Amino acid sequence: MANPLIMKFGYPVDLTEDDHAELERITTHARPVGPRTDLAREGDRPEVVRLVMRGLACRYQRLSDGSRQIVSLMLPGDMCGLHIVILGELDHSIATLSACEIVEIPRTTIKRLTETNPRITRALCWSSMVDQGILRNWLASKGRRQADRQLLHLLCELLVRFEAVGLAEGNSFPLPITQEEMADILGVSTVHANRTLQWLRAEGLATFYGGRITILDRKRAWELASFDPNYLHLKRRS
Amino acid sequence: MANPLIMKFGYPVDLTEDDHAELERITTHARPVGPRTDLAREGDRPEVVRLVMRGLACRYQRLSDGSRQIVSLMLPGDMCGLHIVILGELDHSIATLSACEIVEIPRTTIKRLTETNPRITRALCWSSMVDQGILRNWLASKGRRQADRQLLHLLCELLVRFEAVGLAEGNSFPLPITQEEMADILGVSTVHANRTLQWLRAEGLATFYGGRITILDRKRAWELASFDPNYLHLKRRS
DNA sequence: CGCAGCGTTGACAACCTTCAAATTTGGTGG
DNA sequence: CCACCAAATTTGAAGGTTGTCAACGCTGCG
Repeated sequence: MANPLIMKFGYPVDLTEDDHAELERITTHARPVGPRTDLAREGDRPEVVRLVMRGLACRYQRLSDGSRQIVSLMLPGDMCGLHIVILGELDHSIATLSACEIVEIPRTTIKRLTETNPRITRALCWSSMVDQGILRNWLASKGRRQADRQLLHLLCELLVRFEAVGLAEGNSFPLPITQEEMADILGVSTVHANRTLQWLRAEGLATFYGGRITILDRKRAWELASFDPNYLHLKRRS
Repeated sequence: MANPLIMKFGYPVDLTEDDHAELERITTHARPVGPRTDLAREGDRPEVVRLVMRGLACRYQRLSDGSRQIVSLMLPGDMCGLHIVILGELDHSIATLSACEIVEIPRTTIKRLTETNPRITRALCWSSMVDQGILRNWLASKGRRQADRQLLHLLCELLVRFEAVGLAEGNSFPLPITQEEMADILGVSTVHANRTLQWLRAEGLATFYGGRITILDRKRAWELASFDPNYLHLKRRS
């Protein structure tokens, strides 16, 4: 089975055989974690970087009124918390959505890598910058699109990101979440998330069934969402 | 006059005298740039990191319908584009809002710093992570707060950030932007931005006059906005 | 069977946008 | 100093989008 981290890091850098071996070694001891389980909470001072190898996880913030906003989705190959190396308290929480397999990388390992392996260091940096780009894009989407286009844009993004780690099948990818969680991603109410999903179906753009998204009309979806994958920076270096 | 970059980098690390001299040297040749001027556009492949020494700048994204979302504000001491070192094309634009003084740091300088000075490297990394935290916070704010609380939260954040670089005066700080630009930050219409600002005034929370924000009732503002400055990571290391 | 979680629906209210127009502000030239 | 103009702010009214509340149905599971 392909290693999502190695696939992902192949985009920004040309990994050597040794790099492959190194990354393979780091990712061997994945720990299973049940669905909807907090991996770290706001205020924690975690000592490890967490890497998703299987399943879907997220970062979220809870506001004082109890509402929740999911601020990023972590697919296989995504990691959270390079910032753990730098900062003190976590300013958001991290949780699984589906059942996951998680690797916990001690900060010492990260330290060693950054001191000895420039290619992997570069990939780590790249990954953090891509996360930042996604965040900017979500913010712009939330700020300037209505919920239906925002949802469509999100699905376009996820299809591309799943493809990048070899986990898309045709125009479909796994998204084992409830509509309530979808609402927390979009920053809308559960009721409105439901109606927005119905619009997707009615328009024949995509379906959400059995924890899977299938994009039915990719071309029209891209157009309607004015989706431009540039911000994912997945072009291999020429 | 205090150097905002040195003030800012003093938070995450204990800079040595040599570090001060190094940063001072880097920031001497600031270039004046007029207000509302693009420094870089989406799709560019910039070769420099830009640092704001005076004035206010921003990053923004323009959507296909022409609407604009400002996705971050750059105060003195803030820089844009560490990701320039890593990635190819810029996925957003960068522009001044007010008249600014900008330092352009060649990538070779950044490269040298990261290879030779671990404290400054750490500060650069920290700065990037804080930016990411702010982005997450803006997203959560946009997703889960109504416009009035979102505005209030933004002003609380800016007051703290201006204080951190020694540019706040009491409970006020410069914000030389139009209401249209404010609307692009909040992701609302100009009309609604105006009405939201009026609410601020009517509630006696803050004023926006002559390009300056004054927070009149800081305690109540923090409470109403449920503001927690933790995500700015400005606590000095103990 | 009964329960709990999830998805769906309708009605209504709140929030926000749009459009158009009026008013104020700030800068420029006479 | 004043007239003038452009830009920015403010206002009202109408309509679209989204939230809230409450109810109902479906599904899977003990």
